[in-house]
Amino acid sequence: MSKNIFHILAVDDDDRIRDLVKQYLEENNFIVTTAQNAKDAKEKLEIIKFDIIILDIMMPGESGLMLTKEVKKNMNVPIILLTAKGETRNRVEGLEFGADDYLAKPFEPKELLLRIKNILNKVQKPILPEEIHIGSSVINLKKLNIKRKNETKKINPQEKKILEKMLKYPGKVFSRNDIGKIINIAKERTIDVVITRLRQKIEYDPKNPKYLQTIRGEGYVLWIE
Amino acid sequence: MSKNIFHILAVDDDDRIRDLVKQYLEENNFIVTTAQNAKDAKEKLEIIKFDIIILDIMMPGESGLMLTKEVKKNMNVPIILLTAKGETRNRVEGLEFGADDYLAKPFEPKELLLRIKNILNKVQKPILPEEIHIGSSVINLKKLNIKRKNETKKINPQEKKILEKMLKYPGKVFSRNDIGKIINIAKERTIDVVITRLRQKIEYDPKNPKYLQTIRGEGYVLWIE
DNA sequence: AATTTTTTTATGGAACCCATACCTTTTGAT
DNA sequence: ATCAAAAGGTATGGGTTCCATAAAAAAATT
Repeated sequence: MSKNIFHILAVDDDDRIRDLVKQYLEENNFIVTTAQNAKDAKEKLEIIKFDIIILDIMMPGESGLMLTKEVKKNMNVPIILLTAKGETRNRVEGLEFGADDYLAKPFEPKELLLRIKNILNKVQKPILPEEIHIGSSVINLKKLNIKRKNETKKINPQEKKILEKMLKYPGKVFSRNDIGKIINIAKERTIDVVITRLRQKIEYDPKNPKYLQTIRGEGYVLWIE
Repeated sequence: MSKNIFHILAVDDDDRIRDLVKQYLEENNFIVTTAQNAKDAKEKLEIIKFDIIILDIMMPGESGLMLTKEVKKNMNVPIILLTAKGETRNRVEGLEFGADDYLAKPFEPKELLLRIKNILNKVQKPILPEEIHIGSSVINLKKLNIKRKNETKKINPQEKKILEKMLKYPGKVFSRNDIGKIINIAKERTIDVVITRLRQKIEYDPKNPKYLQTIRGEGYVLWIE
């Protein structure tokens, strides 16, 4: 795994909690940035790429909820909500908006750390939806198939691995080297072949690929759109 | 609801957790009996009828797993497993043996309570309906038969066990190893054969299975829908 | 003992993986 | 604009692993 320093944004209007979180997490080798309110948080979100946001939902105004909503819509950074003490899972607003976990106040820092780690583990494998639509194809990585019209084609293990990776980063160019690492192949021509076959399964017109495209001299990209 | 006092058996070798669970659940009007190990638990199970067992899977020896297996075979009391912290649903061994839920350590007592209530609600209505429709087949696990058109085929004991488990987790991939544990078989080829015969009974076109599918290199899945 | 169920084994075949050869397209130098 | 070189596409084939299943033996039930 390439990255192992994580940057966390802690948003809370209560100084004590902000400081507590900051200190504890820094002791545990995270980089922590704090924000006092939603506005402050948004500004920082525009500048820095965070790995996790810890957000007190009970800040003045409905700003906590709104922020959750916005973040999930625009950038999809994992969010842990800090909630009032009575709240149970079913009650926590904000989970609807896509928050990843919650923690009722008062909490033990250790508990927070645990949830952070939990999420970071999941983040490795961002959760892909069961069905991914690409053009007129529907990719189902669990059922290992791709449907187009009435045809259903199977996805083999190699293809699965590649799709998983590329679907996680649509628009990112994968060099042959990158792909080689994913499926453990060295020869360039071989990788071409694998891509070709994938195209047969995804594209409407494999000769003029619309989604799984070649970037000459660089590699391949997958566009979902 | 006829019964409204429930008796819970908490099995854990860790005193602190045992006491925590006992105290918390008693505060919430359950009767709680504790056991330190599988042997202890089994003795108590012979004397008392419990409504739920809470079982630490990580006790010395594989005793936790074995206990799950035995309980499910002989008396089918709902079981909640306490698992190591990393475990995700797909990873938790023991669910194959029929455990009803699991909770990763460390857990909040409140969360445990929630799951207990959850299970007690379900217990009323048997988890699997009497008749399960799969494609044009109707599986009746009580009458031990499968009907298609005018044909009625018998389900044998092995097949029943497999169906019960797989029907509980449709879409979950069961490795041959998993299935082996369910019906107590080691040889892979043997399991193939069992699956093949199950297909004959479930599928419209057993050679092109639609519901009981092979995942090459991984195992088998059952899709209901 | 008869029947059903379970297990083993052997065999064929499917799916997969990798590489290569040959072809087409793109690029850039002239 | 032409042409050679570079880059990419793909049909094909062989090796390999993995799986399905028939057939029959063994075990368990009735």
